[in-house]
Amino acid sequence: MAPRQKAVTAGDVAKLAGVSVSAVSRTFTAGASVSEVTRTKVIDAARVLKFRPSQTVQTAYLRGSYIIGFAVAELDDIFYASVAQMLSERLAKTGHRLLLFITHGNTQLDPIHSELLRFRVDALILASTDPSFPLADACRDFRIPVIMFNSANANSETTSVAGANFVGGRQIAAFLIAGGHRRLAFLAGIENSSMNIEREAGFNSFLLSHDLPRPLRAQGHYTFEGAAQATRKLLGAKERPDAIFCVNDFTALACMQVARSEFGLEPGKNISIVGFDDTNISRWPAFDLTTYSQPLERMADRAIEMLHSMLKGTQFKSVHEVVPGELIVRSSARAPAQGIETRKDGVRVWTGAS
Amino acid sequence: MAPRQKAVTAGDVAKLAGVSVSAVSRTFTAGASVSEVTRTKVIDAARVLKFRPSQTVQTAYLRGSYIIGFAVAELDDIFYASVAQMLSERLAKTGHRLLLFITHGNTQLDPIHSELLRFRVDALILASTDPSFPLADACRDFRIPVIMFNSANANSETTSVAGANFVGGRQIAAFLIAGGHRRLAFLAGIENSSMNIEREAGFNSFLLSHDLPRPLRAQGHYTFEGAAQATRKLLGAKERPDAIFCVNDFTALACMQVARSEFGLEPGKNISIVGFDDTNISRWPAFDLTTYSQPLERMADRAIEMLHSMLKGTQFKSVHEVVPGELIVRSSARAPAQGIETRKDGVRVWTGAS
DNA sequence: TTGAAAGCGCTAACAA
DNA sequence: TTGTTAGCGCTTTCAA
Repeated sequence: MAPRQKAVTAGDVAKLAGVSVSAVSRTFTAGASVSEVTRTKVIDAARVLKFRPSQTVQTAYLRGSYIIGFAVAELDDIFYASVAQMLSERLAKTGHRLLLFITHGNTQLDPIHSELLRFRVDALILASTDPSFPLADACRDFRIPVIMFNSANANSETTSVAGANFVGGRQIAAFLIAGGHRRLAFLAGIENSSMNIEREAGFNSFLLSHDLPRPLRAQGHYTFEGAAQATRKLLGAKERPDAIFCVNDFTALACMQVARSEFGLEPGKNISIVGFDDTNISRWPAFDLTTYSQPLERMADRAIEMLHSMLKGTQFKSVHEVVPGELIVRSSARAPAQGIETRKDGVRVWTGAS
Repeated sequence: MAPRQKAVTAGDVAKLAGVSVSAVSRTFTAGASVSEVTRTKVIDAARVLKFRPSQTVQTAYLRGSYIIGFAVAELDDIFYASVAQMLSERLAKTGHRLLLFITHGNTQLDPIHSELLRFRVDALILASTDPSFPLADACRDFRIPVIMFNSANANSETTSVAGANFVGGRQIAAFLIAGGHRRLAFLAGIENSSMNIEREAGFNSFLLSHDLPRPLRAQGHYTFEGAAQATRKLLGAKERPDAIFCVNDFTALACMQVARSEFGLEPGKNISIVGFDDTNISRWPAFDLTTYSQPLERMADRAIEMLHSMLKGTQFKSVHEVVPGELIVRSSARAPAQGIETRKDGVRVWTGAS
């Protein structure tokens, strides 16, 4: 398509430096043997011509493309935007770059999948709210390393890094019960997303094991309007719940606002709302959301470590890594009298039961 | 580095299909002459082996890498996350993909620049709050098409697409004055970012041309804490301003919250706060921010069109395109009695003066 | 329409 | 340490 401009080649540099192409190649290859004299000549010539060996051509030589596919449903979601940013920064240190694939909920693997092949990505990081297992499996068939970020399938062979969804859900239930709430509700995201499944399962499991009734329930699809509708349904019920656990922070923020503006409720006073993620916005004074944290930094670090060992071929067994979080106590939910610790940076954490 | 898995090659497919490698290549080349019989054989074999020609190798054949560099300071910023998402979706239609570069304010061109060369990006989209002209210029030296998104330098040869920063700033001043405000303030971002410069210039130009005094001023650096500090400075001044124009929505949201939680002010009642961008969050009930819109969709469309014509080599002259927005009236600022139109989707727009 | 052969920009194995 | 040579996976002449 594009009548590409003639790029500067190693040959051009070699000519200018008065050496062979191999000499140029070696200069740009770490640990290759070149004399200082040659190296300097090459570097100088390269500087003049502004030459840099082409990664894309190098790819043909089985050294990897240094391109990591990053698939997300929506980047609009601040949580995933942060994930992209963190992963990108960390990967940059080893010369890897993220190639963006917005799946937009379309988990039809084929188009994206063939793109991944076309670009010869070294690996794929799947950070999607929806259960995109087909894509993950297809990639594994191709021996393209895959890491699922923030979603997992325990039955799958695909390696994953996720927050403590089940444990967090349990902890939130314990927190609300300890806070004296009895009419609980769960505001769901997408039913079959692993995130939703695990968090809800944890929440319900606590209630079940304490002989408490199942919570009320409504579904919000991870969108603002969806969450708002679900909130109306919950708060409009005959038996209005006195505490709502929202599947994630974004959902919780929508929930809080509807509770305030349409039901005249004040979170933390006459209704308790708890989220999951601890995104930046949750800390804003307007919300001050009580939430279970997902330690993004640590999750990103672990994902990168695993990625590298997969790229090196060191690691083959699939791992399902769970990075623990904490219940961050703020003002959007009535807090139990006991079990709150204050950390150095002023963060309050509830370590009551589990 | 990575002991890459043996990828399926055109040769493998050729063997299985019982044809030559050329036949395989032609099958995957649009407009090449292949018989239906051959084509079917190849397609079938390719399907079995799940083959897709390598984009990276094709790059060596001067057809473009189909990789577009996308450089942002922070993806954490919801505005830029949306930009990334829109551009990515639109570019996907022509088989292009975004390769992510987080500059993090580091506008040291060198490392990023050599990466752009290394990956042989077909073009670069620079969507940075800071003035990263050196990078843009360096790319142009290399004949890598560059588009600056949401920042521009009128003196530069680099093509840009931006919102109506100057006009918007003027319009906001007019709006506040028409609303009866007299003690205006401007909450700045980063001084030398083109966004800040133009919006502030527009704002001041209206005041100047109407013989009104210069506004109070504080600087917030585009961060929440920075904006919060600046707000404290403004609202703590002896002559407290009765209206604040914030350089962008993010800054305005921080400003609103500090005004409420620390000064007991209610935006729209005893203080007026106006932003710029019309991001999703600004529409949230908790904020309902009056703001000048940046029509992201149209900006993205224009950027893509320009990109394609640059890629085709059709367009060489640099263009500085300004996509007009509108003053969206919500409740965070006292509105003038006149000049408000209501659009079909319930959006209120002020079309008073300009 | 087809396959053989040359070549894209680069790296790696080989002698020198 | 060097240049020569072969070859990576693919596209594109060029004859047939």
